[in-house]
Amino acid sequence: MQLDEAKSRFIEGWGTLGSAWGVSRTMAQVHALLLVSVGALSAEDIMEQLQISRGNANLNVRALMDWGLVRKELRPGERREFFSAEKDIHRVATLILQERHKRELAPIMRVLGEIRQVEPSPTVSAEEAQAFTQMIGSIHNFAEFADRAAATLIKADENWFLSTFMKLMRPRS
Amino acid sequence: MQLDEAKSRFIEGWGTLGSAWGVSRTMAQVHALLLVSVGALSAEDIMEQLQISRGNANLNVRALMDWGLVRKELRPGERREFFSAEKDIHRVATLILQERHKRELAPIMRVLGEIRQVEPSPTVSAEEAQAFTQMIGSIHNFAEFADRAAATLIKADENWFLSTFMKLMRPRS
DNA sequence: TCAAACTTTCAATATAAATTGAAAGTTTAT
DNA sequence: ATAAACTTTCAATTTATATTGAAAGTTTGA
Repeated sequence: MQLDEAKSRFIEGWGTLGSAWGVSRTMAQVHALLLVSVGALSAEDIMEQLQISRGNANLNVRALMDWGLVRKELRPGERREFFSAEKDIHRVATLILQERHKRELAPIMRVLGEIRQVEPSPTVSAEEAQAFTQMIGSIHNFAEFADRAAATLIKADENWFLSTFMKLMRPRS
Repeated sequence: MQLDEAKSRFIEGWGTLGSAWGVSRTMAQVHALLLVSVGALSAEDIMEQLQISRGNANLNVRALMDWGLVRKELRPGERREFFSAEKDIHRVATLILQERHKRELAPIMRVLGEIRQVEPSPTVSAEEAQAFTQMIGSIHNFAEFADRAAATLIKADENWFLSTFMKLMRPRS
């Protein structure tokens, strides 16, 4: 396969994946494009390669900067801005995790915390109230566990990757 | 807080969370409703409690059955069908993981595998081709790691939960 | 076999989300 | 101060997704 075709396929696949997980397809595609581009790209480049409008390109590039996944790069003597993606995949994973934690996990955790105790009431049996409390409690616990585990595991994979790399570099140490 | 209000808040929150992660809001709400309902509910019950149409209720209940998150329950002497949700939260997590693996992870992994080697070409420098290959490789590795880790961790939490529960049951063992 | 009680389907409709493009805003060099 | 080279904004539009509801289909009991 040619590099160009491979890149297109990656951009398409990453876009599809993104939209299945609640990230706009175009944002994921801009991210993918920058991930597989060697240097930094201008707004113009992005518009052309993904066939999107200027406004759309600008919007998505800014969203990616909000996530910390993309950086502006300024070149001396050039007026326009260039954009490049964070290439360290563990960093990428961490940033995505952080952002989703903040936007989606934190709000539901707050709700779970608030509804955890229900008042006794004459119209509701104790069993019913308790069944509810237990369900909410176990979701709360599980979410907390999963949230911590995710961050821990990215670190674990990072270390494993690093140590593997070190061994490759100094095979006789 | 009253039980009814707590339930509504959970349904709303779960729906919002779902839609942020690419699951239709209504499907998540039906799931939430069944999670916090003690017995099984009929289509009629679901329509009424969530204020949705018959067709919509039917569609989402069937989707949830496809995911394995909801079961049909038949009562002797009753013609209509009742629905109840899987209540074990680790089972729920496993089922969701399996389904998303199948629908979204598997396809992107296939793409990553296919584009992993690019042909040499006169128009592309060796460095450029290698940068691409490395990026795809590290995404592939990370995804594989994360996928395995997730399944392992659910089991780990399940065991931890179980052993804690056992200790509570037999505190002197 | 019929009719009542239900479930499923699907074309039409409504809702929500993404996209455009042109105008307004900003920065920089002269 | 002006104009050129950009970036940003946002109302209008398009596209994608979800929802409705009535009709068709199915099952069950008499």
